[in-house]
Amino acid sequence: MTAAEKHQASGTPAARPTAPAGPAGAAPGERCPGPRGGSTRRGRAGIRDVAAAAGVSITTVSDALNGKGRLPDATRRHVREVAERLGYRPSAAARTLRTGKSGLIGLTVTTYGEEPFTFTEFAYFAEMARAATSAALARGYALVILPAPARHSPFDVWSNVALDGTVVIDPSDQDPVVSELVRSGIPVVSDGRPSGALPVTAWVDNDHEEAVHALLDHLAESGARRIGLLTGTSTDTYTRLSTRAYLRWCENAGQDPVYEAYPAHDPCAGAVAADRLLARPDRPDAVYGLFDPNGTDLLAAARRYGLRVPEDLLLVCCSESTVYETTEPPITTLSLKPGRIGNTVIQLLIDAIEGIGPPRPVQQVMPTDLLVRTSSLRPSPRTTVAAPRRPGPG
Amino acid sequence: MTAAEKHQASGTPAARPTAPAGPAGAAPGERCPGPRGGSTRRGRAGIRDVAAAAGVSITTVSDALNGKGRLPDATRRHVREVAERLGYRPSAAARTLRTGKSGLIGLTVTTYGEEPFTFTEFAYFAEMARAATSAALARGYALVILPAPARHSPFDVWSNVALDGTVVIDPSDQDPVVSELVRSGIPVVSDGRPSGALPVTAWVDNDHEEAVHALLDHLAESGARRIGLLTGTSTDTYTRLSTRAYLRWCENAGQDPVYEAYPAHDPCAGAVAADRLLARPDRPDAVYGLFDPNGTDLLAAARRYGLRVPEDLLLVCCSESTVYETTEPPITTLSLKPGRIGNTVIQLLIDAIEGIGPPRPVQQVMPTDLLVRTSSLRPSPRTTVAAPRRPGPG
DNA sequence: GGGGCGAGCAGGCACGATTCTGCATGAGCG
DNA sequence: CGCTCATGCAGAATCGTGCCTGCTCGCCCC
Repeated sequence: MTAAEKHQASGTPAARPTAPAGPAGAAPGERCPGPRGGSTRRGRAGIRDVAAAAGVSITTVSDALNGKGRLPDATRRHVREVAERLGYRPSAAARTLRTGKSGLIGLTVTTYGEEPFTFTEFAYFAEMARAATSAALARGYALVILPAPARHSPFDVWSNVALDGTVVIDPSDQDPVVSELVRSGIPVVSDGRPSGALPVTAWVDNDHEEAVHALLDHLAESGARRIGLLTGTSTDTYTRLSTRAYLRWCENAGQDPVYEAYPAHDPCAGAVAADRLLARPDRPDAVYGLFDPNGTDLLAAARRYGLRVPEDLLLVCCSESTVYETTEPPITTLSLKPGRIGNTVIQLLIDAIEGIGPPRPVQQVMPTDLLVRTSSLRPSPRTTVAAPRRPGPG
Repeated sequence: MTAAEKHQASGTPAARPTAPAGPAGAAPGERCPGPRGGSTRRGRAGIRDVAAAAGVSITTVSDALNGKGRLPDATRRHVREVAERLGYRPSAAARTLRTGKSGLIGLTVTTYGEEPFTFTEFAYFAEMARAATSAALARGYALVILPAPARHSPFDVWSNVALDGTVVIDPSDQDPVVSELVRSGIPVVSDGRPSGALPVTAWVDNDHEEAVHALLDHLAESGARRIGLLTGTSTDTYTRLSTRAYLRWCENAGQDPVYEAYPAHDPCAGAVAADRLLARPDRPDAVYGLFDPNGTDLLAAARRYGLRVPEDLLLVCCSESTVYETTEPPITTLSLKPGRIGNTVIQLLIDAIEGIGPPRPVQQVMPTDLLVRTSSLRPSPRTTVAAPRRPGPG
């Protein structure tokens, strides 16, 4: 079917002859059946079909649908109506190619294994991703989940996606993809301070020092004399900052530090480290575990040593898991509020993409939330009143 | 011409003048600065720059990088080297426009509120999405998280993304986006049987009848005489199939059905329904809850009525949450194995996209997994042996 | 020695939309 | 009455890549 036949079928007479001459270098011989061939070869209606059916030019259709030009309302309505009738959907690929904006935001998290997400931070990641997705969708963007770019995948997915920006959770020291993206002019916002001189556009992180100090103060107020720490051997900023804050607090409080470090991505090592910590001659009477599974592991270790929680041992760990609401006893957790982080990261990133807001780089520090439960409240010996439970705000 | 000569030719700057004039309409007088203007306007190197630097044509560059044409290895290597040196990254948008394949797969879940995910199925969704992401990345695709298309978003994100296919979790009866996608020739695979005559390309679902029958058999073997059901008022296939299987099992077993239905997306109504079920005059001695929070709610209701679990009441619920490993007592759960579902859905979808595998439509039924814990094992009065725990295979 | 042949590679159209430029027309004003 | 300006819209360049077409050699064989 030729364009002329389509035009005939559209109902409008020969008012618009849709120039039979091709664009620039038309047919040298006669080998081209038509300048534009069958317009809707794969079944989808294109902008040309809408223009032909509405009896206007392509420009008018584009302007009418995007609200761009200066058109009378009658034309605008007419074009929209015809487009609707034909079921016209603009090609996202063509729009992206022309405008340079895809409406897509990459989301990636640095991993240690082969899975795309780390399991230890799973609850954190899930909530952060949920909030980020919501925030992005509310501003017209969609999130693309991408693998950590350590060893490039069989088909490098990264270069096959047109991204307007990227969110990196827990960026590693010398992430090659991040530096290349930034060099390409694509904004990158990280959740967590970038380790080295990684040139991110902005970053968001919790106030880890403040969180640890407040947490240790809380334990001390509950009667702790010697507070231990379960920390990691890796050099990421979360571990480093938290450990440093602990050491500084100990120095201020005049307490000798009591801590055990283990490779945080090894789920088995955590249980061993928890056991070691409680087996020490200078056994602490309160413990803070930096990682999600520490609460369960410490609770099990305490049972093995016959320690009651919270009577003999106060317990706090950093986790987003709801498991600690129902353990026996419920365990106090430090929540990093991943939802707020995810939302903030997306707002900063889209601001950078659209060139609004303060000049970059921006670094934003977010507060944490201590969810106090039974495990960190030493019951007063005289009262049998149930321990107060602070309801979470969210 | 040898590769060395080509390399020589690459040094001659006169080959490509790279017009110093601005892009299109810089000067009104001499309005045509050159046929292609400045080659790399935004800083990125294009395929033309690689061709010029390597002293070959664009076709040769494209063929060399994609392994398509018939080129000697020397040329191929030379082009790759030049491309690497210039930091050339092919434009994903242009490739998508030209080839019609974006390498992107949409992922959406039908929701009831404003959030992009339902919270009641949160653990299910998280695990399913994780597995789907892994599977897609392994085959060179990336996942895009998209909102449920009930009321179209402010800027309809769906039409702004070029998708090769879509995964729909829990499709609703007359999902308009699904039918439009299928009409456009884009494959759609659903997790969960499509409700009405929704024309999905394929679907994957659990064998809900078999799961419910096995689960009720297990409860009966543990000594249950009257098994109750906590079900939903909504008409989705999961609820419908599970309830029907329950009724059929009761008929076969000669037991009167005892069930309460409530709106499953209302978290408060679940607790009320659990309470109602245990307050009935024909109170069941075992309960199966179809939804994730039912276990916690039933446990709380049982405590209120002074019922011990499992001595007075056997409990099972369908959930992926790890919370039920640590409740007091641990609660037996029916796992739908969302990881396996997510992987299968992606395999079917990519097979459909790439046109391999059996002819569509395909429907695949997957087994479930009953994780037996203390709550469904009535301890034998003579023995004090600890209840056996069946380790999960994954 | 010339014609067929096949390897190697250049030219150029096409994908489908955005948008810049410019023409035609009617209204306003000196 | 003529000039200017605002308005409404058509034409065409362009985004960057893939691939189809065809040209040019060098080689082999009759």
